[in-house]
Amino acid sequence: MEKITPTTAELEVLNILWEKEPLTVKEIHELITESKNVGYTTTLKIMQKMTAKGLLYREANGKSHLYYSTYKQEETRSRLLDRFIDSTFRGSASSLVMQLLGNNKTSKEELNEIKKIIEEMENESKS
Amino acid sequence: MEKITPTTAELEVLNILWEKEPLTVKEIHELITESKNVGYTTTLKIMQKMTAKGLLYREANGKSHLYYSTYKQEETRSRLLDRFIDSTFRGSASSLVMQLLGNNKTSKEELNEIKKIIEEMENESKS
DNA sequence: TTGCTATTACGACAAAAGTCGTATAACTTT
DNA sequence: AAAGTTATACGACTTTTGTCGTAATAGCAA
Repeated sequence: MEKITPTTAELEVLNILWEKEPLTVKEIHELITESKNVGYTTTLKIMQKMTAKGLLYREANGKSHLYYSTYKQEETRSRLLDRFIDSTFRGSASSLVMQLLGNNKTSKEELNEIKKIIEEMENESKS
Repeated sequence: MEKITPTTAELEVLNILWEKEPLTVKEIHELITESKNVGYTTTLKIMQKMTAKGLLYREANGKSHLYYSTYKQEETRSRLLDRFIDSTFRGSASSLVMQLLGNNKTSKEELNEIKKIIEEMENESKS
């Protein structure tokens, strides 16, 4: 069975792909270098490793390749979230939420957004 | 400035200490091996590195040492949560909550607990 | 005080993650 | 078809994390 536990650098690639796939290495590299300095071959290598692991797949496109993520955003995030809750909050999701809501780094906008989500869920479950 | 970004193995030690500190290496090692097989010197080494980094401090206690965590649970968890939201949810805390609430791996009990927390926060902010 | 045992100190190794230089190969363009 | 450009392939090196064996040490016991 697969692991689907991408590293930080791999996650950067995935987050970009989930939004705009398919993309070439060059395109991804350009997006990554908007926020971070790193060589082209570094991005390439990471993507090659990801492909070898099964995290990505690709198809030929002229002289280059178009890349796709193998696993859906939700699936991957769910798995990572689980692991994070286990390691950092000893398995307690409510501890995480408490931390999040009490954390003054979370913006008012985010807090309102979160409340809205909860309310919507409430309504759904009542209907 | 310090980093305070413990690794997974370091977090295991911290989670134990936050609950029961101060503890000796031996005591921590015993707790760790309840869920995982690892040599005594491994635990010791990790704690020595953590002390060198400033994550822990210790005081002599007979022939051994008593260890304490330098940073409070909340401070550390808050920092890790921020990093996690950045890398995995591109900075969107509400995305994380949405994932969490939609994630069928989160138990009913946890969900109710979370709702309660939110309601309490609502009430507080209104008063 | 001599020795035994528990604990620490130190160093080495392996695997994983990230970085990049250089070489090869594949299209273009002339 | 040759030259040039662009992408990929490959391998090497570094750092971080985790693992442990063995050596040294410190306190207790005899």
